Amino acid sequence: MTEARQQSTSAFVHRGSGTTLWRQIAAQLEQAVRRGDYKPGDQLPTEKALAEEFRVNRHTVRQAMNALSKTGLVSIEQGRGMFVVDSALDYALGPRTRFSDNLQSRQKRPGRELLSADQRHAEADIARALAIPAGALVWEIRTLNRANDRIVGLSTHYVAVSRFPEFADAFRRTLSITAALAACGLNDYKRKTTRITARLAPTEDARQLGIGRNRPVLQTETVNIDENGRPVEFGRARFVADHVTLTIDHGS
Amino acid sequence: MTEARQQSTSAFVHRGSGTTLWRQIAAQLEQAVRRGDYKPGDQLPTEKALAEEFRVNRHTVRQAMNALSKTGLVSIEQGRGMFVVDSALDYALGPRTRFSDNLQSRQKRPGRELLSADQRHAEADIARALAIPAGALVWEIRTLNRANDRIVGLSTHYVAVSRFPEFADAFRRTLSITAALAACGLNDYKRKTTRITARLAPTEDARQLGIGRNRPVLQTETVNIDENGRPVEFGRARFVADHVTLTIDHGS
DNA sequence: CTTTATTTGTCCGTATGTATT
DNA sequence: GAATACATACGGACAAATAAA
Repeated sequence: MTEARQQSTSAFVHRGSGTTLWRQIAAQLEQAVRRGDYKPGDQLPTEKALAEEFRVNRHTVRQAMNALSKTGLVSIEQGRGMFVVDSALDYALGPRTRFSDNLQSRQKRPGRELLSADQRHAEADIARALAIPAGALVWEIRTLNRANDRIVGLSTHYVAVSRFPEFADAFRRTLSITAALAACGLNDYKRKTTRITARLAPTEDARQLGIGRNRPVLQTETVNIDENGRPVEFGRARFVADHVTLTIDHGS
Repeated sequence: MTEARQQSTSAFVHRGSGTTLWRQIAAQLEQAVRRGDYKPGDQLPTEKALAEEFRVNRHTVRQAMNALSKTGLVSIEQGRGMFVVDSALDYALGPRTRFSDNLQSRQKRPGRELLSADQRHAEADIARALAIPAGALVWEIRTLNRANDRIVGLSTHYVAVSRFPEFADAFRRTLSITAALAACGLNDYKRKTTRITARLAPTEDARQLGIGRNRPVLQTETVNIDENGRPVEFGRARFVADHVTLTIDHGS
């Protein structure tokens, strides 16, 4: 959106060159995107700005943009603007998928920032998921999760203090649920159930995720169990819906 | 509705705290519902009772309740009272789950309304999912889905015309994907993959779902395959996020 | 909550060049 | 060549959706 970037894309169209104006515009914008002048998720200049830049009518720009949106290169949202489509992060949901595995297998660099690690008294729903008495002490670990430096979600993990008294310290050192549980003597666990809902981002989440208050978030609630089937961890994650697709491979 | 339960919810609002009174009330009642103090179908205290409990004017309670009814958490019925709306529909995602099974196993009455059944040329993504050439003819079946008369979602199904020429007729008669495929000679199929995203309802979907344009929808894309692993059906469903929770049981 | 500004969507009309019949 | 249809390009006005104040 800087003028420098605008000028770097040779914003010239040639009338009577055999190619229609809107095709020339579409081709130049596509090139600009592929060259990286506009990165995934970036907002493109407005129709008005592009029309002035290319010295054409707004309708001509619209024709070019409609063509680009049909190929899936850009998305057009009324009232918001035009954006370079952002290939959403595929986040696999399976019995044995881990956060870091999920990203590394897709050549994304995972990043986890510890927001808080406190003891709390379990609410009814968390106690039920962990099969412990309501009000029992649990560790509440909140993290901010990134993929290639882009914020993709917030996670809150609950683990019973009585069973894993050193969990918070272990997580602080390792920043990994798997490693922290291992440090507490649990070598294997797997997902039992996952519940998925969507909602508009609560104000506090929106702030931390760096998104608008009226952008949707995908919320997952997972229960992890040990080899004896006993619940060991309850996790509630909120993903930026615009950046994440949950995928399930039903297998065999 | 017992007084004991009322008192267990800390019924305090703070004036001049930056948050409006009605938002505080709405938040506390929402928490009480999510915590299970009021269960689906329960009648909430009357406006008068809530106003006394929170020490605010009745109109302030009304504003809070109107907000909650807009989100679909409670329903307000003149002359009767205010009620917690039926629990969000749990929709199970598994290799062999069917729409009607899903609902009947939960004592919900499924309803399906055929919106359209046309032949179209497959877009790139649909063609890829069905493993057919782009542009090949497919049936596009669009339905509106209800549970106990409440609209829960919209579905769009795609099936190759070349392989199932009579599919649309069969679906018109049976209103069932399973039955229609059976009528075309396919006796068994199962889900291969599911992709889940969330977004704000597109205008047209919002109209048909009877929700606001800025309510979130959960979108699932599923590929169903036959016993030889060949894709037979591609489905894209949009659920009213406020009324539906997707659940996965990772099994064994 | 309402109001205001921004941005895209739709519709009206006009004109021009290029194929097709 | 004449008539027709179609795509392109421009200009303007208003509607609809969004976001911020």
